[in-house]
Amino acid sequence: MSYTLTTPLYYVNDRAHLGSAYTTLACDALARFQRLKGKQVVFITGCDEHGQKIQRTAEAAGLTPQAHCDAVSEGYRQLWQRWQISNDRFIRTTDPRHRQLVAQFFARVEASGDVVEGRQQGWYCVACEEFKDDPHEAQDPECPVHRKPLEWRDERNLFFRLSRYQGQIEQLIRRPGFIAPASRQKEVENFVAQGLRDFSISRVDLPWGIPVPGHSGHTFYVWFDALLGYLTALLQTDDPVDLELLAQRGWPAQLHVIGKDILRFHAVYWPAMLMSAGLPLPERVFGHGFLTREGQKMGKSLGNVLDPEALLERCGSDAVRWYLLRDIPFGEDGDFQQQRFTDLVNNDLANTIGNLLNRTSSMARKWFGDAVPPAGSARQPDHPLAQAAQQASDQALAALEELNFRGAAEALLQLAIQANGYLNERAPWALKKQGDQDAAVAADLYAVLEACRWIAVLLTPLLPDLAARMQAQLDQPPLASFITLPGGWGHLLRWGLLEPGLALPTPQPVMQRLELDGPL
RNA sequence: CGCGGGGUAGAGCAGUCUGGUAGCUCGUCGGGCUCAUAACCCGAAGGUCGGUGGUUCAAAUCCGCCCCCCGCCA
Repeated sequence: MSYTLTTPLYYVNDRAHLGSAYTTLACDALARFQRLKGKQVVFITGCDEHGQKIQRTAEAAGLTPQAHCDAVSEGYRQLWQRWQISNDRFIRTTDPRHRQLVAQFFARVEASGDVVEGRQQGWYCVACEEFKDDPHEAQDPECPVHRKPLEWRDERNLFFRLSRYQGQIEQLIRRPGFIAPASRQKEVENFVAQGLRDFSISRVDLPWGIPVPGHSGHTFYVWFDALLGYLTALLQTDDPVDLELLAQRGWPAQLHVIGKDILRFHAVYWPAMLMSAGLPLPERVFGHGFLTREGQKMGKSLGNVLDPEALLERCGSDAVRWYLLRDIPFGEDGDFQQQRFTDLVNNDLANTIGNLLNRTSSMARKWFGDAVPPAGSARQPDHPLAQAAQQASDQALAALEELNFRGAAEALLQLAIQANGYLNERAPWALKKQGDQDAAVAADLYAVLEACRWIAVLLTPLLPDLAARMQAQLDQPPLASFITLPGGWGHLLRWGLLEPGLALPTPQPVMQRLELDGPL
């Protein structure tokens, strides 16, 4: 059972921003979830490094394009390492093998009769790497997205005959689940309904790109080559570059996770290209929303960009992962609010979950010889917390299956809330003072500790670090989600697995409260 | 113009398909507890569910019109 999922290949025009981190974090959670289910995961990320924009950025910095790409993509690679992203591959489109794969792919598309030469005249935005239709009538047209002047181009380019795939694409995007969330489907349907036009797949006089075989002077349009990076990424180190091999290496992908801005490329252009090359199509394209900050768009001009590196440095990955996955409905736009960020991290993670483990472990150690107390009747599956745990687990798993991180987070949080409530209701500290109630105290503490174990397990795909710290406090081995868990994690989600008598280490807060002394 | 998404307590959201006393998390206020990370538990305040007209015994939920925000087309 294999599961291939991808982030976009990030464009190396600039360093990583919070948006890329958000996408990557979400994919990481999914990849971990799938591995915990026992799936063989290929989690792909990487960088897209060609195009005129890169060339110009490099020139402006006094670097060769290659040197620029090396530096920026290395930055991405390191950033993901620091975030402990569990990607299995990191593909760069400047990889020599990618060049070979693109050539092979192009040969197939050409053989299908889908490449034609055509003249393209129009206003071009280098930042978008796109021709713009009819940009008003103005003297000096601007790109509406980038607010930069457009350049007049008159080129003979190669075109991909997208128009031939009108019917097949219409059929594809109507398929339930192909475009997710469903709310984005109609947007694409409308676009396709206007009629698909052939699009150019080459540029002339642009040295920083992959040369088009048999068409000297042409290099591939950056999008054409970038999308193919998903395929190259699947090849293993010693594999020959051969499209035929991909079926054994995890193609088609189960899921492309992207920002909503590039949905069209992934849900329309990309499938058509694959059809032309005779390759199977990805199962799902998920376009998530954008993040704003305190209600405003993040942008350099506003100077309010949140740097993922600084964020990690100051707050730690658990905090940021939790906030992004727990509070922002995946798929919708979201707003990063610092107050809410610290509120949620401190309440959910430090107080509700962390303190629950801490207080329970303390009592167990104090009264039961630094060990997990005898379970007594608390090991029975009809214990109220056993039922709560089962329910939380069912909900969390179902939610993760639907990429509903928020639902999963809420489910496990509910379990922690119920366990806290149970403690207050049972008041073991009061029972203990009665002197003859030790068995009841032991059972109560056991049940809560076992609930904590469940919380740690369920937390693993979302916050692997915090989960591991919780496991350590319960004398449990950490649950590896970097690699496939043979047989899946189902056997861990059974009530009563925590062994009475296990030594409990000195309680240490598993989650520090965030005390930010200024704006991020 | 058109198309899509959205407008529900101070904030973020659920509920709308399958009408029936408006719910969750955070924040605020009051109480409880003292095992614990100034933590945990309980309770309260706070909403004319964007507006308006209609259908209905009954509408956040169904229908019509309008307003506002975001996005696509650009």
